[in-house]
Amino acid sequence: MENINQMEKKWQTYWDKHKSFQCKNGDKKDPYYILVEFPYPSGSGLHVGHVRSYTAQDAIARMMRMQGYNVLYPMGWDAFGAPAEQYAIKNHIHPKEAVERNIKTFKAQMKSIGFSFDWSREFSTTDPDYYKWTQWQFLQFYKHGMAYKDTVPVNWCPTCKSVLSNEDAAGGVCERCGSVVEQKEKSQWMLRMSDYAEDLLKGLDDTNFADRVKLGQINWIGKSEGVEVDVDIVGGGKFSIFTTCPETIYGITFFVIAPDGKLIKELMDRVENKDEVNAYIKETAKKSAMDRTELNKGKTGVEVKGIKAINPVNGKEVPIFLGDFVLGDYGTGAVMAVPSHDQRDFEYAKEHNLEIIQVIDCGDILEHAIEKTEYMGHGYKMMNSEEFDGMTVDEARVEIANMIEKKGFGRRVNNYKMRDWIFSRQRFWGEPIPMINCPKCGWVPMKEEDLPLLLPDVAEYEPTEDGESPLANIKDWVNCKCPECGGDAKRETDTMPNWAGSSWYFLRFMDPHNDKEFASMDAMKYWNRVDWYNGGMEHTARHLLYARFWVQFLYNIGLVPHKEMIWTRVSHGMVLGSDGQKMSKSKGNVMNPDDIVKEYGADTLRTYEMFMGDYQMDAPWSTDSLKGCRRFLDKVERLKDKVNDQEGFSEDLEVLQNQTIKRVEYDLLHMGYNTVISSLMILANAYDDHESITKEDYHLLLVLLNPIAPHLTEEMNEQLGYSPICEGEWPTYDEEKTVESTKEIAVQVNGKVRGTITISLEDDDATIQEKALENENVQKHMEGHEVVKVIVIKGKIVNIVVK
RNA sequence: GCGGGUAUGGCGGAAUUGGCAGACGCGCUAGACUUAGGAUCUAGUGUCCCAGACGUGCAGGUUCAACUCCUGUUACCCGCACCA
Repeated sequence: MENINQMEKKWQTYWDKHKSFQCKNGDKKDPYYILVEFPYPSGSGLHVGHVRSYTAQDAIARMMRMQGYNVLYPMGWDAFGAPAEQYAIKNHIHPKEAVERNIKTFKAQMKSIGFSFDWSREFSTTDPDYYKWTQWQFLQFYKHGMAYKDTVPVNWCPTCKSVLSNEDAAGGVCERCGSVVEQKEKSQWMLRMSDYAEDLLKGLDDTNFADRVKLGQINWIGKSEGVEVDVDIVGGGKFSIFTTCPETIYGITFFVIAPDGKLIKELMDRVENKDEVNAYIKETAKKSAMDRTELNKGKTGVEVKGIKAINPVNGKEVPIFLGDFVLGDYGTGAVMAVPSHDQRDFEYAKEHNLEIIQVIDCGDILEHAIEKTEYMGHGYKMMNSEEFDGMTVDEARVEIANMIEKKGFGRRVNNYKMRDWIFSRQRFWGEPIPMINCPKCGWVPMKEEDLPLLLPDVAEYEPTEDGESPLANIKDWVNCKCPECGGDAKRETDTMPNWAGSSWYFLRFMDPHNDKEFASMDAMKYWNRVDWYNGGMEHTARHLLYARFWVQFLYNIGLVPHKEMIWTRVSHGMVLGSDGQKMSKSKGNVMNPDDIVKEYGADTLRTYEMFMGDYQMDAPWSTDSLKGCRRFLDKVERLKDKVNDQEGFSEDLEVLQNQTIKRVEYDLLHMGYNTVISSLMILANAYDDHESITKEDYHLLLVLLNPIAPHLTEEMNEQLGYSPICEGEWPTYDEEKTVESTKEIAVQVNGKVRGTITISLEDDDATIQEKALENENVQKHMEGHEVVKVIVIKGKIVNIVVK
């Protein structure tokens, strides 16, 4: 393989030296922006999964350049994050050293695979020149009232003395040490993303995202329409509940409020059974991280004694309970309970022996009422609901909501599952949040001209005992002057989440070296949007939502040209291990792209990963299939020996060649990479069956294969005496020449194939029918039957229906 | 539980969107050339009671014709999970 490696290196050097893939802003050619998710440069190096999507987008980029587009295909690094920090703590170095080293490895790997990235636009989210703008944008959020501080519970590991992300606290147990995770209150920066819920939904109409991607966004936003109702408390005070089923309001027999909500704290003075209530609150706090894994065992809860609430529609006094199935941070943190028509309320009522009043008449006994009315039953009639009795459920739904609004104790509202974005992380290796806490002035934003706020250059930063960011220990850095009054003040020591830097990196690629703005409006208007964004399915929900939110905000304050800056988003399937399992070190099924490149060459790796299966689905690794791709490339190379000295194309290959051009072009743009390769194999096999082929024939195959296997094709192309393919043009096809003048089609009798006939383009239906009826075997099967009908589908099939 | 996806030979997967199911590749079998083959070439390769019949998770339906459309159902994968 040594000569293959050398040959590939030769072309990689050529592309570097000639800056073959650099694009210019403002170029007269049509701009086209192709984007892949920039990787987190981990210590374990590039994954074969990266290779799959990078090659796919690379193929499109290479083809479109040849088609005359000004293609932007950039690469950078999403390099903030916990692993680099952990590594650095352990080895007493600054994480930026680890990051620099990893980036170097990744970049060398990418170059060895021949991706046509425009490296002149490379940056890392950890570059001060970049995160300066991330900080600047945070200040815009703050200045527009979109960033605020709030106290929220965080996952806290008492052993590691560290705040954990939901992922690290999965199953209620600390991923590192296995201790049970607790909940701890912490003051955090928040972004008002929930304000954008409706816009984020509507914005989807202005995108070309794949349907499954759109659905992911919609589900994550989780809109539900309902009614918020104010409920008075006996003896003064009130609270609100949210319901999506206002029609069942007469069936309320109790209310349930969240143990972790604010309401119970306010009511505490009046609670008779304080000890019991407090105990339950405590229990819930411990449980809340664990409840995911704990099966839904019954409905726990306690009555809040001494306090009754009044059903606003009929004045009925009902008890209030505490229940951990009610979440403090969704809706109003309190629900009305209608056990007759809601499964969960029903279970709760049974558990605690509570009254059940049926309000929808489904003509059945109570036990079945829930099943029948919970998700359907629009046509059933109302009962026990005063003047609404006899209305259908659908009518009552509207009428009761109207009545609630008219009487003024409630209003129609939309609720969203999507919450505000918790923007603080108690970590060192992230963008410092550029806020200063002054004892006199409160929270004060840093002056924009003082950005970037750099991370301190120290090698020791153990986390603090109480879970503050490691930055809190670095006194020189923390202590500063208030930008407003000039007095002593302290910096915010939390840093931004990983999602921050990746929420706008695609804008920076449009204008990566701008030191006046994060990107100029001119540059953004030139590139217009990201035309085609590819990434993993695991990022299509959150990363994409954060990025869209960020962009919509920038649009609203006039800083980007479109509310949606990403047009098409697609996602690819994972590359699994040869055992069909997700690749992981522990399973020992990890493939290293370097090994493949060394042994089989980059082109083989690229071809195989495009050929391995449906791009949008997971596909297991198979080294045997990989070898098959090497054989295909060897065959392409050997075809050079068949080149004769005739001019032009071989006549009898013309149709297949035109078909192949069409196919390759169409399939590349529709993510049919595996069929791109199979049609090129068919073409190569056809060449192979010929005694000899012309130079032009061969050249065509090389150009069509070039987007997938750029090295070998450039090499053979050069040997043929042509100038480099990457500087040439993409072939065009003639639609008329994609059709054979004669064609074999099947003839069926009663839907079963009984023979084939050869037809020519000019044959009309009658001629085709005649030919079909003449066929010997067809006649045999028609014997003794009467022909009822003959169906002729031109160019496809004939079906003779007999009786 | 909710939402999404998937199901086709021994394996990865094709099928112009209702028109010859299994393209292309892997694997396997036999043969050729070879000291040798993990190289290359040739032929074969869905199943079965093989002139025929049956075959796209399962059961129905629509149609001249169904992997494709409709109804029901099962299994697996992914995401969110007590969301009122």
